[in-house]
Amino acid sequence: METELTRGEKIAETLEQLVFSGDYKDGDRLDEIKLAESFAVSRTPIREALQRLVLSGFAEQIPRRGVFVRLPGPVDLMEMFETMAEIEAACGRLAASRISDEGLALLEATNERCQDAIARQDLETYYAENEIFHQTIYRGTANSFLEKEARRLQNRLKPYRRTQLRFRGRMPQSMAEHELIVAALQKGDGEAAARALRDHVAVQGEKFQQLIASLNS
Amino acid sequence: METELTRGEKIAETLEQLVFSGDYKDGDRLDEIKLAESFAVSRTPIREALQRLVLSGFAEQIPRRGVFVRLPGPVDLMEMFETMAEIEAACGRLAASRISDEGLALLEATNERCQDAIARQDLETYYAENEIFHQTIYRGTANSFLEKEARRLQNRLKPYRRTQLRFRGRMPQSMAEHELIVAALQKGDGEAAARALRDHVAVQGEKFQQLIASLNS
DNA sequence: TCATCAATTCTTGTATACAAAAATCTTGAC
DNA sequence: GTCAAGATTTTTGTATACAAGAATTGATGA
Repeated sequence: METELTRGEKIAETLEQLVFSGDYKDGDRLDEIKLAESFAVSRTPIREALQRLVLSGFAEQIPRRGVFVRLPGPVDLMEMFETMAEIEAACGRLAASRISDEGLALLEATNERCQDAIARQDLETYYAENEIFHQTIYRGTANSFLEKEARRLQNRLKPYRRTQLRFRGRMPQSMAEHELIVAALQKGDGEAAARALRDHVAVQGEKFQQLIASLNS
Repeated sequence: METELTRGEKIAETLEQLVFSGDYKDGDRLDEIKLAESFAVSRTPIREALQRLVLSGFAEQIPRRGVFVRLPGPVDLMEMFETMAEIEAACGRLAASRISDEGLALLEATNERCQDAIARQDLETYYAENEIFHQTIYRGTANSFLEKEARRLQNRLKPYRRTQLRFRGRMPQSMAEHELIVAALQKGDGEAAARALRDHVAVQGEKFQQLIASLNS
């Protein structure tokens, strides 16, 4: 575990947060000099951070012009959620035959904490436990590469998943789906787990309008 | 289509090639100064290129120590191929109901050129057409995000796929599998396409030993 | 002979300087 | 008043300079 972070990495993380949290609009240029001033560093670590943003897909670089924030539009989001759904399905398929008893136990425990959080209207805890639930399935694939890819996408979609789960009635339904997923994994039924996870993550029906609506806020 | 490449990007590509082609061993340190000399540039664009390598997973950076090439071992490769198999399966599932007639025609044409290449023992063409075959399926998903992710992984695995296809009897079998995939796509049978693609890409049975063997060369 | 620790050298990370391309402003013609 | 072309300013991309941490070397003592 290398907790050591070089300054450029720290700046990159902070910048990601800034882009996430809507401090920038789509198309905004990320001015190296202004950023350098506001972070009180030279342009060098700023440029390093900008490169990271570009390579993670949060921004776009146009040579000799600068880097511009690139927020996903409705179509991009649909595509990303669809991809996430397929990757989660794949994780479920593999995890069904590989997840450990400890993993299954953790899933159940996490689900209980999710339920409690719903009862208490504790959104933050709910989000956190929900994330753990899915990460436990990624881990269950016993494929660290796939696990890392899944976490990468999960992280990328995090801000949008939050807005989705806010909608009325979504959380109890989501919990019911979790139960279905766990049941499939317990039975070792890969196809069922894949289907349950795909449906759980997919943006379909009403969720679509809600997602679009949340973009205009 | 921005064909404009900044020098750092060009150097990054070249460096990837060098790491690919076995000019470096696992764990080798990528010396900024030596690289700068050999490319006849300053350390700045070299450092930019090294960052790209790190973020693409070809190298690992240890703060204040340098960046070291990180070649995947047998386990990493198995995990990456398994992930690729699942992603290709997902592409097949989606493409089955979305691929255009042009896409299907392109698949058949590409397969024919593949066959011809086998007959002529023209490995280079075979590899190239094989790549196009898969990319056509990615495109067929009508999901540009998934398409990009698939191409990224395909690119990452390219050097290892080549060594695999060299083995005796592999090319004709691979072609038969291509036919199966096209048939499923034509029927619009998503599940069949997914299964066919998963089996086609997966490293199983004999292929496993061959892959391991090719690593020690 | 081996281990340890200080001095030195090397390497990375950051700041600054400079060159070239892009953007902006100014001026002039119509 | 508008447009175009040249001059000026900005901004990016690259080179160089410098500071601090890591590696290495060598001297000293057991």
